[in-house]
Amino acid sequence: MNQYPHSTRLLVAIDCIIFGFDGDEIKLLVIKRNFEPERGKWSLMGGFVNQEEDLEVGAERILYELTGLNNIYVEQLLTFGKVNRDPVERTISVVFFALINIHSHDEESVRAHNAHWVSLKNMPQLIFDHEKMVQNALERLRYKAALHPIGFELLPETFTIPQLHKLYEAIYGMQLDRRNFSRKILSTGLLVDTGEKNENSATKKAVLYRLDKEKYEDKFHSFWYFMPEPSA
Amino acid sequence: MNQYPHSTRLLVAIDCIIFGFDGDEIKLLVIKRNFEPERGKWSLMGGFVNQEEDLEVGAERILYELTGLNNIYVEQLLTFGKVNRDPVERTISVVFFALINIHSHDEESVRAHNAHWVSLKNMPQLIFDHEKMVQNALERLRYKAALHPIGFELLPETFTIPQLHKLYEAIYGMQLDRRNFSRKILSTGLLVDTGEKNENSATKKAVLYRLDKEKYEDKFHSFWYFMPEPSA
DNA sequence: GTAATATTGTGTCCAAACGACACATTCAGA
DNA sequence: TCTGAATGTGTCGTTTGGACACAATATTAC
Repeated sequence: MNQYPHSTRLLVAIDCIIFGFDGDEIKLLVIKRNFEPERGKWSLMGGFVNQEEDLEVGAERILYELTGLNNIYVEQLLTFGKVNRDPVERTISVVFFALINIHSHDEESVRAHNAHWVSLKNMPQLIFDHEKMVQNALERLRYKAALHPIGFELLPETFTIPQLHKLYEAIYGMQLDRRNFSRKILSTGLLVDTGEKNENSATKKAVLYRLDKEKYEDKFHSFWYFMPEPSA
Repeated sequence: MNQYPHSTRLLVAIDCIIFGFDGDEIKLLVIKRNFEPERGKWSLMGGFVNQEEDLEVGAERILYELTGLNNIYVEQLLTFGKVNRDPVERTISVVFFALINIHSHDEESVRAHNAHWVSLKNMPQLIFDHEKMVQNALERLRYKAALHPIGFELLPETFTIPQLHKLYEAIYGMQLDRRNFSRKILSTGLLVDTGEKNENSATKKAVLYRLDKEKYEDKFHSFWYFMPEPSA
C-alpha cells in the first residue's frame, strides 16, 4: 500500500460552517467543546476524515451528526493548513459551509453536542483559526448570494418576499429598497405563488411563494447578473 | 506530539493549475511524468506538503520549481479527496491555480521538467482526477474574470485593448463586441495610457496600456458589476 | 364599526448602462 | 497613392436600476 514512503502523512480534519437565518440576522451554529484541547471553548463542528471516506461524505456525516439533517446545501470552502494552526499536532482542515433552515434541525442532537446559534455581530471567540474560516465563509456567502439563487436554502419551503428581503439585508449588512428588491426577485421567474398567505403577520398578510425547482436547477449555475453564458 | 492518536494520517499533495495566454487561446502548463506511477503520462505539476510548510508556501515552492517565478497570482481552488483518486495510496490533493504571463517563465526549468503548454480545446488525457481539476479551474477563472480585474495577470506589463479583448474572448469561448468591450474596460479607470504603441502590429498600431496598480489593489476585492460594497 | 397604523403590493419617472452598429483614422504593402 | 486590415470613437434606441408615490390589506384602539 505505502508506495510513497518518503512523504509525511498528516492529520486531515473537516470543519463545518453552518449558517442559519432567524428572520433578523444570519446566525452560526457553533459547539462548546467538551473534549481536549480547548475544552469549554467555542468551536466549529468538526471531525477527522476517516481512512475510507470521501471528503464530502465526511462533511455530510459530521453535519448529520450535529443536526440530524441530510440533503442540505453544502459546498467546500477552502482548506486551512498553516503549520501551527492546531497546537497539538499539525492538522490540515478542509472547511465546508452549509446553509440550513434554522428551524429544521434536530433539537435533541444539537443539545447533546452543546451547540448554539450565535449572532455574527456578537460572536464569541472561537478556537484556532476558526474565526478566519467564518470570515471567509461569510465572504463566500455574499459572493454567491449576489450571483446565484442560494438564499432560499436558509428559508423554509414557503416564504414571503419581505422575508427574502430581510434575509438579503442581513447577508449584506445594508438596506435594500423593498420595492426594487421585489421587482428584481420576481423578474427571475424563480418564485411561484402558492396562493396562500403568511398567517403570522400582524398586519397585511404577505403572499407565500415557493421555489420553482426546475428553473432553480436550470438557472443555478448561471449568473444572475453579469455575463451571457460561456459556451465551451 | 501525537495527541490525536486515534486518527489516521493521510498523504497531502499539492497540484497546480497553471494558465497562460498565447494571444489566441488559454493554455495549460502540464508535465510529462518521468516517475512512477503513470510514468510518461501527462499530469499537473505537483508535490507533497512538507511537514513544516504552509500550504500556500508549498504551492509557491512547486510553482517556483517549475517556472522559476515568484510573486505570481496564485489562489487556492479546492481540495480533492476521493478515496481512490490515487491508486497507490490515499492522497488528499489541495489544488491551487496560478495565472502567469506565458512568456515570462524560465525556459530551462520548464524543459528540465518535461513541461509543455497545451491548448484546452486539445488537451491530452491527464492522470487521476487532474482533468476535473482543470475543468474546475476554468470555471473559477471565468467566474473571477467576470467580476474582478484578474485577466491582466495573463498579459505582459504593457498590453493593448485588442489583446485584452482577445483574452476575454478566449476565456469565455465567445465573441464579444470589440467596441462595447473597449468602452467597458476603459470605464473602470484601471488602464493607464503609456503613450507608446504596439510596434508588432502589421496595420494600425494599438495604444499600449498598463495597469494602475493602486486602483487595481483598491478595486480588486469589489465586484465590477453587481453589488454596492457590503458594509460589515 | 370606524379610524389609525403598520405592512405589503404595484406603478412611475428619470438617469445610467448596454447592445447593435457606423464612421473616421492609421499603418503596411501593393 | 491606393487598398485593405485593424484600431479608436461616437450614436441611437432599449433595457435596467435606483428613488420615490400611492393604493390595498389586516390588526388594534376607541
